Amino acid sequence: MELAEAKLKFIEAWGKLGSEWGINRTMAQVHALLLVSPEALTTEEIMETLSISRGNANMTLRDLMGWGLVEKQHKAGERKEYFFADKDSWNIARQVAQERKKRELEPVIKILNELTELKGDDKDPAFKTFKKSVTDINKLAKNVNRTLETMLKADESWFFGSIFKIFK
Amino acid sequence: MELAEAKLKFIEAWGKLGSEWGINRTMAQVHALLLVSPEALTTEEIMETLSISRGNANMTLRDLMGWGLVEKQHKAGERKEYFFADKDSWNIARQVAQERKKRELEPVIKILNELTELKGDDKDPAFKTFKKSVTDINKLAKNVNRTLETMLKADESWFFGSIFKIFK
DNA sequence: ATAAACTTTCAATAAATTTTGAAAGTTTAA
DNA sequence: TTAAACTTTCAAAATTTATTGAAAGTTTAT
Repeated sequence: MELAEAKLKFIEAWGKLGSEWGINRTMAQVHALLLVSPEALTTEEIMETLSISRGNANMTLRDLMGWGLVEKQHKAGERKEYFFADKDSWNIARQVAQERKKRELEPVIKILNELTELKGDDKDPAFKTFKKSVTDINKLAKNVNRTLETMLKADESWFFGSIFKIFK
Repeated sequence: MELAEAKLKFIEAWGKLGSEWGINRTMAQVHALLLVSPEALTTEEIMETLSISRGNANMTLRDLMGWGLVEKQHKAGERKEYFFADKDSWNIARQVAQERKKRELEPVIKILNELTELKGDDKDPAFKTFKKSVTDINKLAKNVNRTLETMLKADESWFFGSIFKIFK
């Protein structure tokens, strides 16, 4: 296999994984492209490599910056903006976990907290079932939230090292 | 707030969370409905409550059974099929983790393994960057995989208990 | 001030995904 | 058998989401 072919496979695989997990395919592909690029790339280069429009490239890059996965770079004497991705996969994981926790998990926990407080007749099976499901899922969601919070603070070796110590 | 209203909120929140994580909204909603129902429900009841078509209800229920989240129940003397959801949220989380690991994570790990083996010129920055990103992400993916595997075997109290011991 | 170089916006369009519903299929009872 | 009760299928339609590209906006150099 050639490097060029391997890069394409990587971009494709990353794009697919992204779309399966609710991250837009193009966004994951642009990220993958920047991950395997030693140099920062211009919007132009990204557009051409992935055959996407200027508008799409621009918006996707802004999103990626919003997720903290990609940064702008300015080269001295040039007007063009260059983009590069953090290559440390542990940082990537933390960044993604942090954003999704904030954007998706926390709003749900807020609703679950409200729903947990609903008062009703404990003899009513409908109420009891509702209460149990909501309370249980709320607990689970909070545990997940705590785990993510810890992950955000931890560094990789400590995190995985510690986890696997208890599983040895 | 009324129980009925609370149920709707729960179904809505669960549906939104699902769609943000690549699980079809209707599937998450049907699951939510079954979670808060003390009795098993018929396709008919699900269709009416969520205002979805027969075909959609049928396919969604099959999917949910495929994920191991919902089961059929037959009532003596009745032709109709009833459906109910496992109410134990830890089981739900394990089930979902197991399926997504198998369906989405494992195929990517397979590709990453292949790409890791690519030989090339270590002096070529393009090759070096590719190698580093792919190898690192591969390691991370494998760690995630191992963590999920452990989760699948563990029971809730042991899992979260152990995790938080090391974070105390 | 003007123009060139570059970036951003967003309405229109295209693509992907989800849903429908009627027809076909299956099972059970008589 | 036959028919009623129920489930499944899937092509077409609807909906949602992503993408385009040209126009508007911005910045820099002269």
